[in-house]
Amino acid sequence: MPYSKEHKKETRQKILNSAITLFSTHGFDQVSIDDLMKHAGLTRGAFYAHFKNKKAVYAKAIIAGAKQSRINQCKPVDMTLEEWTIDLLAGYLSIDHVYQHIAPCPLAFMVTDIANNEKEIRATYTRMFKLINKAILSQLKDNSAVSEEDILATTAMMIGSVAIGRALNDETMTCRLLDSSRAASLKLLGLEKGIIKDSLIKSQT
Amino acid sequence: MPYSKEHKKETRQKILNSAITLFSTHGFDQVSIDDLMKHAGLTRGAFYAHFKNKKAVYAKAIIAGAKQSRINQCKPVDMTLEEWTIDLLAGYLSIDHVYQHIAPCPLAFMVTDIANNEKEIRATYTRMFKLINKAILSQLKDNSAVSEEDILATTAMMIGSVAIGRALNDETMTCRLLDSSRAASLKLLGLEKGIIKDSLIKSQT
DNA sequence: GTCTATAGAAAGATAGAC
DNA sequence: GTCTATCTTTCTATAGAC
Repeated sequence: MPYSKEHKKETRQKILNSAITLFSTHGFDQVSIDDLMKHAGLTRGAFYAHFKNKKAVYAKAIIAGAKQSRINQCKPVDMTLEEWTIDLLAGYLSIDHVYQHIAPCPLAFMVTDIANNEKEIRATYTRMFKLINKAILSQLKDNSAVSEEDILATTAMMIGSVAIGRALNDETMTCRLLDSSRAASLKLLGLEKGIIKDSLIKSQT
Repeated sequence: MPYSKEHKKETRQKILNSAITLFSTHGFDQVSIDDLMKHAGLTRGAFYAHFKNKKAVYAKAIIAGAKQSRINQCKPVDMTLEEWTIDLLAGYLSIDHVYQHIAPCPLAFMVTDIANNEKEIRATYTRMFKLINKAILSQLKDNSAVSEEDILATTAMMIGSVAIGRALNDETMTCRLLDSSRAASLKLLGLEKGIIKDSLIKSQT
């Protein structure tokens, strides 16, 4: 056995990372297993040593992608609730996110692709959507002015804005949408004062 | 010439209606031209007498679908602004819409599918998104408390909620999302009093 | 305008060598 | 575990009959 267990794990992760990137940008049908494996630096045949089929790797990509999404980040202890919320919104509702210069959130990038898919895939989406809402709720629950419903509406707006921003062909409009959504999120979450307008901040590439 | 001009127009419309339904529910790649034409009661070969190719009918479906979407309806003269807004939200943010018992809005149903598509398709989406925001703005502009940004954020939340609701595999959660989104929309548009909780109202089928 | 037949390309999944 | 080769199915688009 010339391949170690560690090597297999690493290869699997490489495939999974390629899956997040490619499925997010092109959708389930537009990514062939050949594309996926080439992106991971391997060939077609090796795929089936790691995943049962295409649907399986797609489902795993949703989970892995959502867990590493900006919308699922924990609050550092040295940050106030308000700072954390503003940071979350600035990161998620940014041009960098829409144009995929930071890790794409599958909840936004793949929402329709998943809606058109079968029950099991939608169950995975449901699990991750509940997870992120619960995570945000657990952070904000000390703020008695914010209800669970407000958070639900806010995450829908965040996810919707990123999804729409990607569909738009007009960067100015996308920026306006992100800015508006950021301001409205703060309003819904009862943090109106800290409005920031920085969807244009680019990461240094 | 055994076929009249009127007949061709009707056939084209039949294909277009099938396109809205099928592309909304299954996405671009999952609908073959054969599926589309069978749904319209015809066969493959006849397709090319009406549209240049698959992309062309997809683009036309976005336009036709957005124009007949609930989000693009005019206010009847005998309705107050508040009544109209509540009616719009109740219709758009309903289980009936998510489960496609009323005409599906392509801006929500196809958002990711379009984002993954080419420039020209995204330009069509952009045009329709601007159109509906402008239409809502023109209705609500008398209400000085509402800004263009508020409307942008609200439409993003509406579209996002329908898109997410479709991806969820849990009807209770979808209802909660729609209810939350409806309440938050009224809040953003400055109409908090009229909150209604009727995402469960089914059309009589 | 609509039909059937078909050319040509692409992709999912398996088989077997190393 | 990874590779190449291949089987099989599916789909877009065209050709030509009616």
